[in-house]
This record gives sequence, C-alpha cells and structure tokens, in this order.
Amino acid sequence: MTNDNNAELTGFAALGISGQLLKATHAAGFTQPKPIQEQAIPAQIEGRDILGIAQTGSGKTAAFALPILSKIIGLGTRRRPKTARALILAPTRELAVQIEETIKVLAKGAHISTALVLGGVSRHSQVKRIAPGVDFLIATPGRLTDLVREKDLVLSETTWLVLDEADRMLDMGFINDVRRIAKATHPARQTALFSATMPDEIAELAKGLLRDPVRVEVAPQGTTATEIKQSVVFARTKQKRQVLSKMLADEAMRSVIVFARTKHGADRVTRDLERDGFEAAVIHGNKSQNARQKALNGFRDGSVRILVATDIAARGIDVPGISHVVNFDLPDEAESYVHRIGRTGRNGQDGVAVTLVDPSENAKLRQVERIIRMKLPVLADHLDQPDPQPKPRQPNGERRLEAANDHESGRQQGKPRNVNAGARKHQGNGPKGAKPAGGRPSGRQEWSEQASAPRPGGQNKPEGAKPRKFRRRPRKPAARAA
DNA sequence: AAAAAAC
Repeated sequence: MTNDNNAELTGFAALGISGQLLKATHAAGFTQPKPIQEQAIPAQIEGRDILGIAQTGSGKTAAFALPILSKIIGLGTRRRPKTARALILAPTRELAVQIEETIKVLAKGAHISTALVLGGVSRHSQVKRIAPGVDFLIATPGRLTDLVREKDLVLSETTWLVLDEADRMLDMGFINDVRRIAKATHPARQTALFSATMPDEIAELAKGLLRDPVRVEVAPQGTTATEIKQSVVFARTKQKRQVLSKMLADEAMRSVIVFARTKHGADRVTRDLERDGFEAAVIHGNKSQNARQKALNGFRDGSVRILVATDIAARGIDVPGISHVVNFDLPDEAESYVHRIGRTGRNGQDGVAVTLVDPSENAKLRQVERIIRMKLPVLADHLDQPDPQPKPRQPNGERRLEAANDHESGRQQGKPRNVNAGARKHQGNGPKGAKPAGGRPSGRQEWSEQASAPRPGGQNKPEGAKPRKFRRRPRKPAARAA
C-alpha cells in the first residue's frame, strides 16, 4: 500500500527497498533492477514464496537477499543462541562464499550478522560464530547437516529458507538432505527455491516445500545467451594442448576459463600451459578450500588471466568480464555445456566459447547441439594433420576467434566429414545414459529429527537398526544383466 | 565414469 503513494519511485525503491538498505544497494552498484529482481522482490516482501527459474548471473542473490534483509533489519539484534533467522542453502562451497559476500555488501551499514557453514575449513570457528545466533546462515548441505546433528545449530527458528541451484543439489544427491533440512526449519517459514532447470524431481520438491509460490522465470532453459559466440575446433586429444596454447597467444583472450572433464585433466592442462609459458590457476574438488579460494580470487582480480577448472566452476561462479570459455573437453553431461559457456557473455558483454573436439567426442557434441538447438560452426579443423606435426601450416593462420562463421559458410549444412565419421562410429553404442533404474538414493541416516520420539534402542544407530524402512535392497534377481 | 559435498 505504501507504493500507491510512491508512483514516482524508481528502481529498487519502487520494489519496496528503502533506507540504509537502498543506499547500500546503490553503493554496491545495483541501480537498475534486473527482471528477476523486479518480479521476486515485491512478492517476497508481501510474504509470498518464490519458485524461480534462473541461472546464476541473473541477479538471483539480490533477488532473495534484499527482501529478507529488509525484514530482518527491523528485528533487532536479539537472537536465540545457535539459531539462524535465514538459511541459504547452496550446492557448492564457492557459491556459498559468493552469496555471503553479496549479502554482506548489501547489508553494509546495517547490523546484520552472517555466517558461512561449509566443509573443508575449520568446523570449530563456524560453531563459535553461530553460537550467539546469526541473521543469515549460508551453507552447503554436508557441513550443515553435521552441525545440526551435533546440535551446534538449531533450525527451528529459521523463518526464511532459500534453496539456490536446486537442480544441482539434486544432481549431487543432496535432495534428501535438503528435505530433511527444510523440515527442521520453522513450519511457518517463507521459502524461495531457485533452479536453472525444472526436472520432475525439482517440481516435486518445490511442491512439498513451497506454499502457493509466485513463479518467476527469466531465461527459458536450454537457451544460451545470444551474446556468446560459440564454435568448435576439431583437434585430436594429442593436439589439443598445442591448439590451446596457440589460442591463448591471442591477446584478445583477456580472461579465460578452460574447462576440463576431470580433475586430473585439469591439472594436466594447467601443467602444460605453464610449461608453455602461461600463468594459470586451477580449481577443482581435490584442491584444498584455501587453494580453491586463492585460485578464484586471483582470477577474479585479474592477476591470473587463465583459470583451468572442472565442472565445479560450470555453474554459480560469477566472475564479471570473462571474455572466453574454452572447453578443452566436452562435459559428460550435455547440460553442463550450457552452464559452462554461461560464464562468459554476462551483463550484455560479448563472450566467446570455443570447444575442442576429438573425434571420440562427436556423440557428445551432437547431444550438446541438440540441447542448444543449433549446429555449432566449425572454427578450425586440425584433423587432417598427421599427428605429431609441431608446425601446422597456416594459410591465413590465426583467424580471430570472433570470426567463427566463415569456416562454416564453406561447409554449410554439408556436415563436416569428420562429424559423420564419428557419428557412425558411435552408432552401435547401447542405450546411453541408462540410469541405475531404482534411482532413489535411499535416505541416509537421519539426524535428530526423531528427537521427539526417543529411540527405544538407546544411543545411536549402529548395525542394530532393523526397521530400516528403505533398506530392502532385494539383491538383483538377474545379476548377469551387467 | 566424472564431478561435487562431511569428518
């Protein structure tokens, strides 16, 4: 109702943000609300639940943080020990760190406490931090579950719950943890769920957790930003290193993420790049949290131009100004391609995505092309070259990466020979992606959820817990199916 | 088979 009198208000003020919070929002460079913010902020201020379909970079964090902040700011600093007023759940540690940073910036000048709860770093300091109670808790599911089970954290007072990148939490097998966590929060909570895609499991989860949600959708799934110029380069695995180094010699590649399929592969690419005289940082799940953060910081502040990463960075990592994404390998999940290249071309800036494709990856390439509903133009084809030829002939050599299209015009829909060859080769393959049938990850141990119903068995649950509801596991009748 | 995430 206040807005009726404020028709002249614009920007975030018109969405219901005011006072110090509005000031900090502006100071942080948020002046023009993004579509998702325009839709989600007023609804949440009214108390509505949100079902958001949006990628990172769409402005999600401010979309859920601002309305919660605007309410928490009025609540004063009296908090129950070991509780959190708002809980933000994220799939990866990096994303959690990022979210906390954004919230801190937005909350600047207000007396808002935040805490980060994630694995890989000292548990004790986190326990100490939440001991007096906090306003915002940003967490990954593993450590959060740990703290709740050990009663270092109590969620019953949590009246705001945000699930970020819910589809990814599903992929990572967190869905049951998420359910359990949600169940432990205040029953009258306000909930927002964000997901880049909406598979059935997520729709079902949303149905269980959200009450009459406002549906907010910003970019149709499966589409890639038009500002990203995509292309492929055919090169055999052995040639890729050299091809990559040649590419990186182009100084138009100011800020580059190179994606590898495996952790080992990421390390190898990094080593090769360094051997070729490039400075590169690497990030993957086998690195310590410290090393991961350092790599990311160096890349973000521009001191390192090249970041080599596994799919840990495919989603969620929000580094502005990334000029190029190079897929050294195609991802196993075709969907991942969309997320990877989405690291560039943000905020209306141009981006370039180049994918190196070995003939053995042709099947994956076709999957990707199906998902993005376009055929990727071929920027270069090194497959004709005999294997170990260090100096590739280069008629007009280094063509700008931006000139992604001319090669294609030569081929038009003439299907590059090599693609066909590969396609044939892969045709005989069995039903790919055959999922493990029964699929239910079988709920893990429950924490103290049963606390109200004292377990007759006494202490914990060693092997003795017979009534394991989900424990059937009727050994496969036909084990030969393998 | 890979990646992420709790010790």
